[in-house]
Amino acid sequence: MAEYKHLEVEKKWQQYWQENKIYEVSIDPSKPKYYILDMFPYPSGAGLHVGHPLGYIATDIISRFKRLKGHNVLHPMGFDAFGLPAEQYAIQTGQHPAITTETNIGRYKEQLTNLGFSYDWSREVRTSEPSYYKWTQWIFKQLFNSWYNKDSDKAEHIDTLIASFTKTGNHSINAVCDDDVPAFSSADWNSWSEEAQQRMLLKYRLTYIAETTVNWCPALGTVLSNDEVKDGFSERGGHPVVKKSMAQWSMRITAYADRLITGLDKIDWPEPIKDMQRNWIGKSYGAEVDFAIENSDKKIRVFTTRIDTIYGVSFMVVAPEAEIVQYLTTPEQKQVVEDYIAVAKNRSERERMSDVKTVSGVFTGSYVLHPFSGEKIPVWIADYVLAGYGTGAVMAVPSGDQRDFDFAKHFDLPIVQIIDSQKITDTEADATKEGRMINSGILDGLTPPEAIDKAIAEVEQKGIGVRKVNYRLRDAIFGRQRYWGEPIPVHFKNGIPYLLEDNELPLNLPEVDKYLPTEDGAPPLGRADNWQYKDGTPYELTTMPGWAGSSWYFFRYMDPDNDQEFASEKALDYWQQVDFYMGGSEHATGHLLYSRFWTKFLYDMGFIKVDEYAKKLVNQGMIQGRSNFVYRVKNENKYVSFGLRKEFDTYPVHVDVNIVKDDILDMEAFKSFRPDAEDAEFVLENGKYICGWEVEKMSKSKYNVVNPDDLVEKYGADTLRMYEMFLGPIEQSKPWNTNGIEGVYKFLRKFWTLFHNNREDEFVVSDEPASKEELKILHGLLKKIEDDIERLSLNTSVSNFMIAVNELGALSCNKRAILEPMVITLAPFAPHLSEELWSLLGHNETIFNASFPVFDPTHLVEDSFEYPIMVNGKMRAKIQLGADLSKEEIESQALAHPNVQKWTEGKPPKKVIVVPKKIVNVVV
RNA sequence: GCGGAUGUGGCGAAAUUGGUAGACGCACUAGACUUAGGAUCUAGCGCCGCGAGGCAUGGGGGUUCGAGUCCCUCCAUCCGCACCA
Repeated sequence: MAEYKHLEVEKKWQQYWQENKIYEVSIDPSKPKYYILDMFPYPSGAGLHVGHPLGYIATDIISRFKRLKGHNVLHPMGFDAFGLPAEQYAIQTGQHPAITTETNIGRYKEQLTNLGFSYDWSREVRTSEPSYYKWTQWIFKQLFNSWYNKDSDKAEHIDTLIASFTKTGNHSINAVCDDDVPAFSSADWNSWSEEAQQRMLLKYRLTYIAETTVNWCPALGTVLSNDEVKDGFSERGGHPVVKKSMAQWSMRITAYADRLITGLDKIDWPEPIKDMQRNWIGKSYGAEVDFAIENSDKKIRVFTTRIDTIYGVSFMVVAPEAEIVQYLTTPEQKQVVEDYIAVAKNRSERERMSDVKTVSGVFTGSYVLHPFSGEKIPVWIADYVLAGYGTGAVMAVPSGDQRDFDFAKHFDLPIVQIIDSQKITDTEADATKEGRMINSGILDGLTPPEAIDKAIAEVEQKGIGVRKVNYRLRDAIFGRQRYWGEPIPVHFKNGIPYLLEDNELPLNLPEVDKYLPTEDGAPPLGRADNWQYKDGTPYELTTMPGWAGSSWYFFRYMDPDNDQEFASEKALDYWQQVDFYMGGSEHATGHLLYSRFWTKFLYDMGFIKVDEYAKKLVNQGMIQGRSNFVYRVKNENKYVSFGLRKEFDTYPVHVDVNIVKDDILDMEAFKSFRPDAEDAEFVLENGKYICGWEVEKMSKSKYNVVNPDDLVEKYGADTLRMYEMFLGPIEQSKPWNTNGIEGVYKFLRKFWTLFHNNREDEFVVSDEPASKEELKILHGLLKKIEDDIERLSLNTSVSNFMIAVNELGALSCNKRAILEPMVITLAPFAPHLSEELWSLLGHNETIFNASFPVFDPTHLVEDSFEYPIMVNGKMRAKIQLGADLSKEEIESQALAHPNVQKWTEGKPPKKVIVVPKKIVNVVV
């Protein structure tokens, strides 16, 4: 009997696509463009598991659908090829990371090809290729050559800043820059040496070197950005991370903090992602106020969002790392303060965080004076105050802030109620904003919001404070003490960085003997011979972080081979921005934020015309592992089936999910999986060994990795693709479960047999016109499929296919009139299968560029409405109505229908919507 | 603690604007065909009940002729942020 040979068919068509460059696209102004993008993968050594392609399958379906709707679809793929695993493998084995990366990419491409994706591989990019990172370096140069002008609210070329300095100094400049910039005049500027001028400019550049507290990971020997640290451990590898002060390259992303928030309003991204970004940026409105230190000309500046509570301040707290500490500490307190700071320094970030509840701190011996009341207020040091946020000092209001409250209780400091409605208990402060101010001098009787305005006006008038917006977002650390990354295109003269010329790019990654730091602790690039500029000055030793290359790759796909520009104006104008971006939500505060930052920068500088790169973003859910277990009896070579395990003293043992089907263990395979089970005894239920299961992360050690290659081999790519869609909503996370894949496989065979002779492997199609019933099935399907795909309900569209094919199968329908639109409809799901059929029809030329109006079924009037009415005595019916009839006419037409009666029970429906042409359909 | 999401049969799940809850698939049951098979086909399949019928979308309450869907409240699970002043 003839059957569908998926392996032959798929291989044949993949070859055909490749040879005929079917999926290569070029600029075509006659068609609307559609740019649909997947997050490019890091090619790890483990290859793709069954979870990775989920998003790729969805975007491939939409790509094919859009092509059939007449769009010119850009659907590229590439590799985020710089990364830590290849470097660590290199450290262990000495193998150059480029070789490892090349091998892994080869494997990835093979797997992706087997899955039948319609990528334009001619546009592939790899971030580790010099022809690509040349342009990453070029963008770095642009950032270095720019400053952020708050007045125009955009980045500008550094020359405009130099021009101002030369003419008027920095008095009229309103820039985002380092905190320690002094005021200077044009005379000052012009008198400075070249070196001094460069040092000053560095404080303004959008990428700059500054002494900053960084996340240092000793195990990895490198710094990490905030988003690469999770709970005090490195995201990759899970090594402890400590704070350390170092001179570092940074990117002034904080300049864009506000625009990164407001920009979210105009893009169609999932609300959780937007919230995470807003949270991460952490904008808060408040004020900064100076508290003068008693018997000193110094002062402590604090940031507060609740300046209304200023009369409730009963002490001040300064972070242990704050510079001001040295001026505050009195001789008597010197020892305890130094001890406390030493302890705080040695505590890792992790310890500090896990120890949130312990209250600790020391008194400095100094007092400040309350700016309004002039009262003496003691100054303490405590590590609950973070050096990195605000000014590193807080005014403590124990009545309104829980942390201040706990501190006050612990050290027996006064707690003053300042709002009449405050309910302060023995253990809890009350942060209310309701009520009226009390015990608050000039603020008495005001509501807190009024008090905020009045207090700010007061401090501004006194010149001791200012209204201030604060952000949680920090500048992004840009240098990594690693080998496998983009070299930073600068060289140093007298410690000042100078850029390489454009024609000196790319600055290629040099060869090194080992991928480890040098003996004196310099990064691996310190091992390279002649790592210096042509004039003999040294190059930078750190490389760029992983997010550099991925922050602009979506533009490179538009014009990947261009060696004059990162992409031509023509390509950028045509493709504009990504219309549909699919990827994981784990990149919310990393890649997805950094690339918005770079996009806005490139926009400011006029290189691109969009300031958001992705119109719509969808997060595919994560596929988790579904581990299987067998239950071994303690101290015996005996395994008990799941249902009986409680009758014995057992413990669960992971078993390879690939030797378990429908939770039934293949006992023979198990014996070779665990050789020591060769002579094991199995306690069965109903003659079967049933395994238990649990949802865990997919990983080799849990034996729950399902390899897509095996499934493609067994069932074909089409089956796997459809099954992954069938699994559930695309956005939802779910455990992988191969149970049920047979159902999809059966469906595809059924479809194939509709048009193939049962006895011989022969394609048979009838030229008879389709019957009314057959057409109804077809058009119903077309309508549903279009709706399903457009609202991204790919799981139901698979179901709808199955239903239609089953119905047609029941009618033994093999008509050409059905087949052609079916094939187009089916194409997004079963590219190999359907295109095979299509070619047999002799249309293989057209399918790939076709624009058929098949998705416009005209038998239903658009904008139809429902009119609730009784049908068959039940209180429910939908009547779909056309336009231009009165309510009475509609009703009489409806009532003319044999099954429809007038509404009689209860109140009439509230919603009586009547309008359009005529009654087109009564749905019972 | 703050923010977000999810909760429907034995399982994955459908239900597009409030209108026959459980489509489709898996698993299961019975039957047919068969060289007895992990193939194919047919039928059944939420729960209780012989039945008529009753009860069912995490729990409780509300709006409505009508609620999985809208509102209030509680519970559970998952994710993100977390001493951010």
